[in-house]
Amino acid sequence: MSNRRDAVHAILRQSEGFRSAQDVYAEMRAEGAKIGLTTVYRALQALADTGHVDVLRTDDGESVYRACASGDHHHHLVCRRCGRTVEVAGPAVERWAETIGSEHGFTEITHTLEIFGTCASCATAAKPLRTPSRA
Amino acid sequence: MSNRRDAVHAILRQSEGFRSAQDVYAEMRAEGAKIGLTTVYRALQALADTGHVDVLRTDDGESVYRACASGDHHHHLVCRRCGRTVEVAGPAVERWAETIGSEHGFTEITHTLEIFGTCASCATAAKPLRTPSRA
DNA sequence: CTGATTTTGACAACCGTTTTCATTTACGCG
DNA sequence: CGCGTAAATGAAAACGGTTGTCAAAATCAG
Repeated sequence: MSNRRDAVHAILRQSEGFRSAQDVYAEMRAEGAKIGLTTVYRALQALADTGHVDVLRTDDGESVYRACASGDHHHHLVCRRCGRTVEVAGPAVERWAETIGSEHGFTEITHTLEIFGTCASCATAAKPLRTPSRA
Repeated sequence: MSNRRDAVHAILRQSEGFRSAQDVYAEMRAEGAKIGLTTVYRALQALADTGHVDVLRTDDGESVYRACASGDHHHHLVCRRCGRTVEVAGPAVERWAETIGSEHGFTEITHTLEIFGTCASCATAAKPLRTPSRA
């Protein structure tokens, strides 16, 4: 029944970072899985709804998904080059957001926070900015 | 030349919160302005590029724009009901993000952070959750 | 086995955004 | 002032990710 959903979940578990729906779909097809794009979308939504995966939007409006270790509230430190992701927690930030909101009379406060950077591997591996092709 | 861009900027300045491109376009047309949707998009992009307006993505992937008072790095406390927005700064959070990134070997660290809530006016004004229509 | 129910996926519809391209407008110069 | 070139404009088409449609397939109950 939810065989496909599990399959989708599995792909996400194998991945180091966030993956797009189309991305997951492509990989599954490449592996020979018989699945439709529609079903991948549905599976991802279902997984997101049940909190089994985290979702976030890229700058160009694409939804990307990730199977996270922790079900608790946390944020992400994402390598903008390879997509590798580290889960981070910041209790102080949570409190800060809550406080700021209250101070301005806001209630039911939530927040979104993501940190982007270039991870160590990518920083050493690819430094095409120095010596571009200067013989 | 950049007459249209100024007009778009003006609309944004009049607004309390973030507005979508289509939204701005609709208002300008309603006011009788002769402008095309394409130009509104171009104007918004230009304004965003030059840092005159802030951009963020809504949950459903729409880009929304706002003319912000400060050109410095800051975040937003947004009312999820009426869209009213307060600019907030959190030096501690900036440092925290930077630190977290470094600790994990990441460089060129940036971050995104938005706080959402229900503002005081909206909280008192609309409480349709109680007595929905229970005669 | 048979009929009802759910899941699936090919395909079309959607929607915000971007591109294309012909037209218009603005500007510099003779 | 007139003309040519360059920039700006906008209608319409293209695009890309996502969602809806609906009939076929798989699953389940009796």
